Amino acid sequence: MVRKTKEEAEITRLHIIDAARRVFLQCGVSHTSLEKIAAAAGVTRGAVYWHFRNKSELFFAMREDAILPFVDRVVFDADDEEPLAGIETALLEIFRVLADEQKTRETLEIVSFKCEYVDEFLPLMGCSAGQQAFLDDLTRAYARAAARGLLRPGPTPEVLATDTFMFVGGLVKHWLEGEPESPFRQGAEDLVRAHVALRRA
Amino acid sequence: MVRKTKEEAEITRLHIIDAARRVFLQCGVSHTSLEKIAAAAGVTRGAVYWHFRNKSELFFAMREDAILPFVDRVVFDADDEEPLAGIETALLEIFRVLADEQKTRETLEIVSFKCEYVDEFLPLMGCSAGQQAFLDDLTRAYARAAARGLLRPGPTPEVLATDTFMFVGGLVKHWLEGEPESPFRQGAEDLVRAHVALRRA
DNA sequence: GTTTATACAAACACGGTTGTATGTAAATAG
DNA sequence: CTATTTACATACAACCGTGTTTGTATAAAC
Repeated sequence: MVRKTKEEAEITRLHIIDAARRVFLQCGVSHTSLEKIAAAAGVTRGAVYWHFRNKSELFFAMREDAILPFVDRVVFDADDEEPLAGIETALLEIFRVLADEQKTRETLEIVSFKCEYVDEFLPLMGCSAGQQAFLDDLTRAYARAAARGLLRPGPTPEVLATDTFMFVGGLVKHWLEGEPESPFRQGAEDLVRAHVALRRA
Repeated sequence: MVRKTKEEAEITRLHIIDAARRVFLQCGVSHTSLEKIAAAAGVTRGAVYWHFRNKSELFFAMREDAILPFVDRVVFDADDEEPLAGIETALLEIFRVLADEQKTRETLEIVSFKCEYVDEFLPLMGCSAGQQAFLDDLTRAYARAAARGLLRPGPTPEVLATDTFMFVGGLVKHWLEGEPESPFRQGAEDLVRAHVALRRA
């Protein structure tokens, strides 16, 4: 076996992560053996165990590889003139990423439907950190809109943000579980716009 | 071993289903062996294999045991005077059942977070049948409300129903993944009421 | 009252998966 | 240029978990 340079080794590592994502998506995390992943990556289990301590560590690496860039994408610009437009843009961006970026979509599919949250996976159920930050951003954006008098009277910014948070959670879930031609995928943008419009004064 | 009467055998079957639910919830479906379930039920694998062909069949039995009664619970009464109140009642009923009925809650937790949708489990991802019926019921209820002029002008009943559908999907998910003292659990009823109120004319 | 089917327990055979240990050629350090 | 570490491949040992088979006491059928 030819010993690889550091750069080649890093490429091998990424190939293993890519292969893991493909096999996880098809077989589910639990029913995926490291042998399957190695074969899909064109290496042996030796390579996998060299780069990762076990399947869990590989799973976490795969997850961070796609999820971390994702949360950075969805930003709420603090445009005080049009906070509602900012919310709309942020939400639309979520579904644009889902539609355009295969890696992110597949990873979300895996963490949503192809893995079991027990033992070491339990703490990342609901991705506590990221989700809470998202909800907080939403709340602040609605508060800015309320301060500008752009909202319908009635619900507080907190309640509006939570309602939107649930809406997004449900839509992402149904978006992911649907086929590409699913109505929830086709109509996601319109739904987002209607959702935000319902809050306008 | 003493041969059991039919009634005793049926009790054994239910004990196995109960044990399966407990172990599935703790270990995840994939990491649950039939030996674990048998031990938790106080029997051997022989009894499990007598009542069920394999783990999949046991899983489906457990699921139907709790999910079927659940969907029957959430009904939209066709009260044409107050269709929005009917929607609100139906939604509140969902979270009442989640809070009050352990078996249903645990089963939903399992199908949401403790199982992987691959192979034979793939078709029941999203429970296509039940979900679509729920969405249809919602749409009809909003259509009745629209006919009575009870809705804010703007979105169609279809869009409103889909928005509510996503809201419920997200809230159920976050409700389940939260601790008992989670704000999403405590505030679920208020969120439902605020959600419906946002649609009132 | 026999016979038969039932409701399991116990034993068996088998493959799959894991982690580790060992081998090794080439890259890198000195 | 030599020594050492790297980046794997290969081989090994151990353990589950599964499905099936066999055994058996008893309930139910006739």
